[in-house]
Amino acid sequence: MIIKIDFNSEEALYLQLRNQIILGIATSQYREGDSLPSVRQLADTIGINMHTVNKAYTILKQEGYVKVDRRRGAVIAIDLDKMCTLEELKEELRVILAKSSCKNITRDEIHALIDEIYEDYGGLR
Amino acid sequence: MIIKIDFNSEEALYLQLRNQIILGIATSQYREGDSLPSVRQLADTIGINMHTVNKAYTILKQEGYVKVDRRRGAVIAIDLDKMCTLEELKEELRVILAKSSCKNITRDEIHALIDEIYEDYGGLR
DNA sequence: ACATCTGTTATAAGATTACTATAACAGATA
DNA sequence: TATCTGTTATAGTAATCTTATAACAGATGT
Repeated sequence: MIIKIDFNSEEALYLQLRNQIILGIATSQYREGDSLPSVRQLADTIGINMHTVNKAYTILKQEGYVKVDRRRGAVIAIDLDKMCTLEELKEELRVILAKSSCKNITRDEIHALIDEIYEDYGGLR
Repeated sequence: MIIKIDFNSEEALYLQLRNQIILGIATSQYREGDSLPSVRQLADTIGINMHTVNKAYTILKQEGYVKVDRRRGAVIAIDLDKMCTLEELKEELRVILAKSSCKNITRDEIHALIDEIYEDYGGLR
C-alpha cells in the first residue's frame, strides 16, 4: 500500500502514519490478518526513523487496529472493545460540524459530502 | 458563555479554547458583532495564562472567526475566505469515517449521528 | 490630563512532546 | 548460524505548550 507522508504538515509523522493505515484498513487495502511492513522496512521506505514507525504501530495496537506477533510483526486485527467510543466520534464530529456551519455549509451539504467520501472509496468496509 | 476546559485532556488548552468558541459561534451563543471576553479576563476566569488565551484568539483571527478591534477586543466576524476549505473538511471527515467503518458503524448510522448532533443543538446556525 | 481598559510584543524559563540515533535483547525463521 | 521480527534503554536535538513579568500604543471614561 502506498503511504503518503507530508513532511510540511503540522501533523506529527506518527499520526499521519496511523491515519493512513486506518484509511488503508477502511478501504480494504489492508484486510484482517494482513501483516504491515516491519518497522525497520517501513521506516526505510518512507525515510524516517524506526522509532517513529514503532510509535504509530504501538498506538494502532492500543487503539485496537492491530495485534503484534513476534513472528509476523504487526497484523491487522480489529478489536472493537479497544476502539474509540461512539461518544468520542460524536465529539470529533461536533467540532467539524460547527466549523462547517460557520462556513455556511448546510446539513444537507454535509450529508452529501459524507456520501461523496463513501463513493470516492467505492464503499468503505 | 460557559467554556469547559479539560486540564487532563491531551488536547492543547488553546485548541480546546478555540474549539469551544467555534462551537459557541455555531450554536449562536456568540453572534456576529459580539465581543469575546478580553484575554486577561478570560484567562482569569478559566485560571490559565493570558498568552494561552491570546494564542487561541490569534488563530481564531487567522482562521476567519473574529476580527480584533483595539477598542472592543476580539469581535465575532466570519470571514469565509480565511476559513478552512471544503477539501480540508473532507480530509478530516475521511479519517473519522475510516475509524467509524473499522468499528462497523454503517453509513446510515453516520448520517443519523450527524442529524443527532444537529438536533442536540436545536439546529446550528 | 489621568487612570484604566484593550490587544500586541518581547523575553525568558520550565515541561512536555516529536524525532532521530545507536545499541542491545529475546523470540522466531530458514 | 545468520537474519529477521518487535521491544527496550539511553541520549540528544528541536519544537511546542504553558507560564511569567514587563512594557508599549491606542481607545475609553472620568
